[in-house]
Amino acid sequence: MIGGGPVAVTLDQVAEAAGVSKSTASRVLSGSSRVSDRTKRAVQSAAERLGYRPNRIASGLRTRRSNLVGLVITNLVNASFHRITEVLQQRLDERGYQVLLCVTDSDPARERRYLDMLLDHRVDGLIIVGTGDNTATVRQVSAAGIPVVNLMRSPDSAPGDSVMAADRDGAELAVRHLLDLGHRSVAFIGGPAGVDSGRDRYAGFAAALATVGLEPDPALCARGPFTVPFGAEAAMRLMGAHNPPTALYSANHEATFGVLGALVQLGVRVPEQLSLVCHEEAPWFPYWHPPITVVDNGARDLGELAAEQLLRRIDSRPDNGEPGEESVGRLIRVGSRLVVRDSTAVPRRPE
Amino acid sequence: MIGGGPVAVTLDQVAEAAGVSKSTASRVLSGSSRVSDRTKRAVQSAAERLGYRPNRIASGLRTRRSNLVGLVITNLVNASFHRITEVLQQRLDERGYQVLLCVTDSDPARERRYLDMLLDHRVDGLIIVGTGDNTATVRQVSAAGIPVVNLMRSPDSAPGDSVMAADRDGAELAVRHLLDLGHRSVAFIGGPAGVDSGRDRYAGFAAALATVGLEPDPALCARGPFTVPFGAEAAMRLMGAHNPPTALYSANHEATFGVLGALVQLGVRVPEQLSLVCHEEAPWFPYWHPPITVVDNGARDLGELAAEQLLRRIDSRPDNGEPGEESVGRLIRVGSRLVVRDSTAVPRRPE
DNA sequence: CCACTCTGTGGGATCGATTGCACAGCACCG
DNA sequence: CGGTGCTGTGCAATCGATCCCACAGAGTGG
Repeated sequence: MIGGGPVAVTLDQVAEAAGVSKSTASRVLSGSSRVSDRTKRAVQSAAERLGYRPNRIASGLRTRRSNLVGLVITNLVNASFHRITEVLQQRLDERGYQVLLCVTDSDPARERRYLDMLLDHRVDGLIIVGTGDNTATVRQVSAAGIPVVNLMRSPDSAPGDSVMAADRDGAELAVRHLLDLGHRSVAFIGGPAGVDSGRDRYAGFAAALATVGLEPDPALCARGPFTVPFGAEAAMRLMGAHNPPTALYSANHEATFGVLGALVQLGVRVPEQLSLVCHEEAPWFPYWHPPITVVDNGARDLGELAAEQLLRRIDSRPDNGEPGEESVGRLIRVGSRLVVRDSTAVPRRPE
Repeated sequence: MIGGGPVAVTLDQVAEAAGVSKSTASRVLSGSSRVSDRTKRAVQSAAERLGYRPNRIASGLRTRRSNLVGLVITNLVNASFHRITEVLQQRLDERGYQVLLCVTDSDPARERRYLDMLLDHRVDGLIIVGTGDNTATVRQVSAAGIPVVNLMRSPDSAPGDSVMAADRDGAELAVRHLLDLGHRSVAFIGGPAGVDSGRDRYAGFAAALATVGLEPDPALCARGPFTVPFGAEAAMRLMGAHNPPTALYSANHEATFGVLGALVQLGVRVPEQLSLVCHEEAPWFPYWHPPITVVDNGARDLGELAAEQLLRRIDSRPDNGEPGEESVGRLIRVGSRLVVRDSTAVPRRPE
């Protein structure tokens, strides 16, 4: 038999072809130890010639490292999440780790099953955008010595480190911008208070108002689900009122789509009749008419920093079987940035 | 030592706790063979009590199955791709397979590295949206006995099965719709001819025109990259011309964003001045003003069928090390569907 | 009562790598 | 010249499961 069928080439075969022992072949191919140049070349050429590919499963069994990282995420649709996922995957890959993707759809039962499964696969790390309903299981993962990084979730509610956007600051920045332009009638469309980001963005909104001695006007605040129709309805209602606001802060990515549709439908001119700021960037906002002022919550950086932090923890993990420090979870905040475009302007003088 | 530190419980320990041999414990926990009820219960309760989690790495080494499937994809941003990825992951998970996510960003070198890596991890299957530059490597994967399913890529250009959208038919459907409404000046904005989907959608566009004795008018056709700015520019140019079209077919998801922005900017009223059809659905199209007529290319089904086809191949794979049939790649077309909303109407009578 | 089948269980090889330990050979030093 | 240290290599144990084979004991038929 000559040609290489489905049966893979093993280290033994390489070693034999190179006329050395398995140990030596291993040493050459996984780097590490002292080997003479002549042997090194012999093994490398044999490996090359036979088309040898190391079996990571076997290697993983021995070294107790899978080179796999679990990514448990609620969805991929939200603009931030797919951006974060891409960046994460790339950064981890650069350091030799691969991503096991698990989409929970915010279902705690699915999330739980995934966590167990990842444990079975002996992942070297876990990055999770959690539902919040499985802290016990996550703690179990953490207790098994697997570093955990939470994304967009406070470390109070879960074991491990956290990487979060500065939601409150970002919202405050956006609303301050509107106030600085001279607006005093600022509306809010955002998510429910039950979610970290929903709560924080509202808090930022309120905080900004407070700096000029205002309070949120319930008639100008719409809080509801992260959906397009909700955004559309809310915008219709707010703008159709007797005394519509001169500015609008839309806190939620999905809802923003609805808002924009509604504004087109109502024929509201932006920024002449309404100044608009949206939280979270989208690829087409810069090209919209008018280009839209946004709060960039740093999705790229979120991914970047989460990967970095996880790798740090993996590297500093004790090789022995120590119970593992149970060190306090670290919270990393990613700064938000206001990107001023043309959808915001000074309010039209009341005639 | 009592508490279970990071050191995982092994099958040996479960067996000992249950007072049986490792073999028996294995039989109980992986189902299969005849075991007495009493023993079964003993083992199960021991496993439960000790919090035993099977080590898939060890199991994979022995059984030569990793329960991992590689997903190599150009990006996650495109609406179709993240939808496809979600569905794929879910379907594969239901059958016990996990997804190793690899985003290539259309870089052949990255793609190649990923393919090698997936080979090292001994994935049980591969689903790939390929760049087209690594057919040799993909063939190698296939030759290693790993089933391959191509997504959105013709099976001519790559080994393995293919699942594709009916791009040509979908485009034809859309343009026929415009023609049926009475339009005769139909513009085309789409991707370059070098990409399967770009070529096919253009072909569908031309085919529809041919049914009423027309040919594509070069002055009404814009072909370029899959970008927002390109769509915006193209729409500006087309609609700013002396004799603008009465209908527009936008073949590409990214470009469509640009088109919509441009139309708002120009103040073009849809559908009064321009009927608009877009290829590929987006979550907010139904809520836009007006709701947008689209060709739904069946992204969900693409994911669904790709997963299904891969699982079929995995199941029917010979357990022995046979070179593996080299069976002809099968092509599965997913039907496209026209969703008529309010962005298309009969053309305004020329005054 | 013997041969035979069938059920349930254990022993131990095996998957393919990594790695601790031993050791041969050589150089160097006092 | 004997001891010491260093380099390069091989042997064999090991990771944690699966599964082939052997075998004990119960049941069955002639």
